[in-house]
Amino acid sequence: MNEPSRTEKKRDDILDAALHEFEARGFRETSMDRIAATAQVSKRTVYNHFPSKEALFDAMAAQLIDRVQSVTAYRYDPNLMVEGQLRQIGVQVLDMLASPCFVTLARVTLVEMIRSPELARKTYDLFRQRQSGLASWLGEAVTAGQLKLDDPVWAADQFLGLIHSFALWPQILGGQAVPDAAARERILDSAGSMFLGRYRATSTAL
Amino acid sequence: MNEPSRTEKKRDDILDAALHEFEARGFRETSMDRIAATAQVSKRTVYNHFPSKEALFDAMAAQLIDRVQSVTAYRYDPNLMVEGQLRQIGVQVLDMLASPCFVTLARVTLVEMIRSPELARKTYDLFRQRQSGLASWLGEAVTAGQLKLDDPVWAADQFLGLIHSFALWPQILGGQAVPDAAARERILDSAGSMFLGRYRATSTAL
DNA sequence: AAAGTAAACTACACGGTGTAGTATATGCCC
DNA sequence: GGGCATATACTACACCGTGTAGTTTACTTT
Repeated sequence: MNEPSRTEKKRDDILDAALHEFEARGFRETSMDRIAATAQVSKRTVYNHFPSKEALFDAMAAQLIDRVQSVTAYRYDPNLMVEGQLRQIGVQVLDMLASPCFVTLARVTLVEMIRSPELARKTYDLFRQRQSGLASWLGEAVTAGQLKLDDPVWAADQFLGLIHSFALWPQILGGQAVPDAAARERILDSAGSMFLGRYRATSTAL
Repeated sequence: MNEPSRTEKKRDDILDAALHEFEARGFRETSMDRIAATAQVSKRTVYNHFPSKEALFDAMAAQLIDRVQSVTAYRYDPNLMVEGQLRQIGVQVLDMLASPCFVTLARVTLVEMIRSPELARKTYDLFRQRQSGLASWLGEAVTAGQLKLDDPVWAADQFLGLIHSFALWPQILGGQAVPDAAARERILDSAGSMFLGRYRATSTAL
């Protein structure tokens, strides 16, 4: 469509540079001079676009959150097997956890937890959305008689916990690589079978 | 034994003040002047004990890690029920996660992840120790014919994940309170039943 | 196409502030 | 008295944010 003006390009360059610098060094350790240099832009231009370091950081974080946003509402489909649907949800979770934007956001957020509690809250909300979407799916599956459990929110946390143990914290804390296809299969299989082994409605129960 | 000399007491005061300041503000936002003031000690005294801010931070972190260290080796006892033993392990995990030292260490570590990857690694090691202790217990239980699973390390991560979902990340990221007795019961019950539902050796299998 | 114009950009200097770490002069306790 | 403590002042430096003079770019007008 309308190709980006020079000004918009500079703005994007600045945001991009800020992203890398903040991720690599954290807020306080990153200087505006350095961001300007990385973006190949004069410091004055940075300040023409963003009134302060704070504002730049916030704009960068908002952009990241925006990119990470994705569908978190799942509809229960009575015509499909519960295993397949749950697995599909797991796939979406893994996709989000594996996206570079998400990993970067998680790093930046964790590190600035103290300085910017509001940002920490927003990122945490991304998790909660996912969790409550899953919880309502679980509720529908219970209503449909496919699952047997009392507390969908609790169960959702359990399922996600079984995934995060392998596909979130090792990457964030341990610096491990995002799981490859084989690892993803294994994560999905093990989480699914454990979860359904506990909560699948049996013909005998009820 | 020998009661602490005045010098040692000052040293402890400084470490204690550093702990609180670093936890509340992070490394860069904390000034040596402020630490000295909080410890009710002159700045020169701080520098007499610790050659630099870095050294003070490291000493503080080392002290924290030291305090958090605890038993992570579990022996399988053939005379006891597997449920009870697993639950006992869960209790120890929850105790560690609930200790103020641990929560502080986790916060400080996350916040300084970038600046001090070495600390991140050490803290992560605390988890790995716990995990491998549990893994070897699981291996023994498998040998004893009480559990049926292929990969004890993987299963240990699953069990711990089922606990961390409720008793670690909500406290660190969401600012929630450490679980009370009732919540602990529920966490242990739900983790235990899900885990054993999947991995308990049945008479039919094998 | 040439000239004009407004907005954005650059380069650079500078004020102000925060703070790590040092130096000095003085006091207090074993 | 000697080692440790305090208080305070000082140095050195990094860095945020601003001001400004001059240049580039894009677009309009003639």
